[in-house]
Amino acid sequence: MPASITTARRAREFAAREELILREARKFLLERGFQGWNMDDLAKAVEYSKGTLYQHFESKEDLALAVCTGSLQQRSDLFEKASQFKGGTRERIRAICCACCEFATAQPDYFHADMMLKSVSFWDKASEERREDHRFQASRCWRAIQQIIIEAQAVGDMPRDRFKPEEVTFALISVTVGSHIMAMEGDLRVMAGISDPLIAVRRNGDVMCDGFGWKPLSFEVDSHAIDERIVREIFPHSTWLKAH
Amino acid sequence: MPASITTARRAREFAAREELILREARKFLLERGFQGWNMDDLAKAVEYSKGTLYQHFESKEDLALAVCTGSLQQRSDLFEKASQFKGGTRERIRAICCACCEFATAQPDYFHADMMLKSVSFWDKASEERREDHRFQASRCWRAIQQIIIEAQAVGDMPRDRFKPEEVTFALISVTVGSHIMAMEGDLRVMAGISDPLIAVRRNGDVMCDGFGWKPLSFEVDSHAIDERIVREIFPHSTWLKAH
DNA sequence: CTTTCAATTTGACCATTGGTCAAAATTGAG
DNA sequence: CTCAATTTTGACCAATGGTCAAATTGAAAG
Repeated sequence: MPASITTARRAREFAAREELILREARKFLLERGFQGWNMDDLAKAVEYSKGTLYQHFESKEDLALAVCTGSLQQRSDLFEKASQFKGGTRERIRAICCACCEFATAQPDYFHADMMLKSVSFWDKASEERREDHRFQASRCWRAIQQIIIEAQAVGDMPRDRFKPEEVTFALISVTVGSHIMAMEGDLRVMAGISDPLIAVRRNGDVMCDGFGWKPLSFEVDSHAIDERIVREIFPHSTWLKAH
Repeated sequence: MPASITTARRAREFAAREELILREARKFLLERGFQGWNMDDLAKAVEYSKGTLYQHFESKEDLALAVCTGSLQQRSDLFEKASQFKGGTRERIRAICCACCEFATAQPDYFHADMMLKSVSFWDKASEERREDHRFQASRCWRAIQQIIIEAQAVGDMPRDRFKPEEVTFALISVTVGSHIMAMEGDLRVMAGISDPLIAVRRNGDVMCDGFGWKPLSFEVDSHAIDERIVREIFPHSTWLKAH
């Protein structure tokens, strides 16, 4: 009897259902925050019982982590695409900043959700497998950036005597994430007089790179023209780059 | 009859009890995260009934926000103290970075808690009064930094043609907070080869200031010597500044 | 077609916990 | 001491994350 055929179909169905659950959970999580929905609502939304949800995810936290990891994977994909941009090292790191903007447009509330993961009690309640997935996706983002920095130092675009590549990578990730979080906050945006948060994110990235002495410095080039080329070549469907 | 005397005493007792509750709640929140404790535990810990807790705070979220605002107030105090440091503008902004380190040492898990506040469903559940308190304390931090930047541009330490003061302030807050959050994360710290997170925070702040062309640039001075003077003069009891 | 049996799905049920409120306890003036 | 006003209490409620015995499904065998 073709038990293996049945098994294969089952596996497919199982995976499809997991996708469905993740899709609905993502909506809930991003729209309402972790506390703003419950597993009964979700079960109703996907038209399966609660028990079935728990066959896929061992806790609500586990599910939320899986949702976040899905988003992070999308982010990593964009980063890797951006790191392939044809141009100087400084243009490629700018492409990474543009990837951030592209991602922020697609998933504007990702960072709120991601910050929640850092709570002491949260991470513990997810399965080790899902935590490992998340770490892996995070490391992809890290490597996409690190790679460009190593090259920048190798070709002499950035001084190599003062900073190790990983210190630069750490700084760029910090400023990018920090800018996103801060730009999300209404009050701060008002105080900072920020009309377009994504411009502020790219500007902060630029200033940081300037601080590392990464040539050509931001005021020596036409950043907007570079953005236009990046968007044209790798994010053709993007909507976030405003006219000059 | 001296009703007013009784009233005054009552008010004092009420305030003292609120302090007690906040103190215990702070321990719980920072050690275990928002989900890691419940109101019954807290009631037991402060030796009052749950009902009494709810006379002070309208929800668990309201209480958690009050705890965070208390920490933020301490942060603002340190910032304002640092901004008074006698020295050039660049030294004073360095003093602010040292204030960050001082604060991070005293309340290492503050940012985890603060990030939680940004959840959609969280902020809504706190009272308007407490939200206003939080906004006020946040604005004190903002002003302490902004003030130094305005002066830096006025005295010519920083070019004034490329950036508005509030853009610089926003960038510095972003990089500081971002660095803290990232440095807290174990995996990232390993990848970045960071042994002392607080050094990384100060370094990132320095690089950002360099990027803004803020004179004297970080590699033109002896940062460690400056840190030592800052610590000696305004944080004499600090423990975080390692020997060179 | 019917029976059988393993695998899957279900939702009633449980334990925990944030929040409420009527009753009990305390306070202080007369 | 009495009595009314205020404060404190903890039993109780509703919501919800999580479980598991029972029901359902579906494929293979007869």
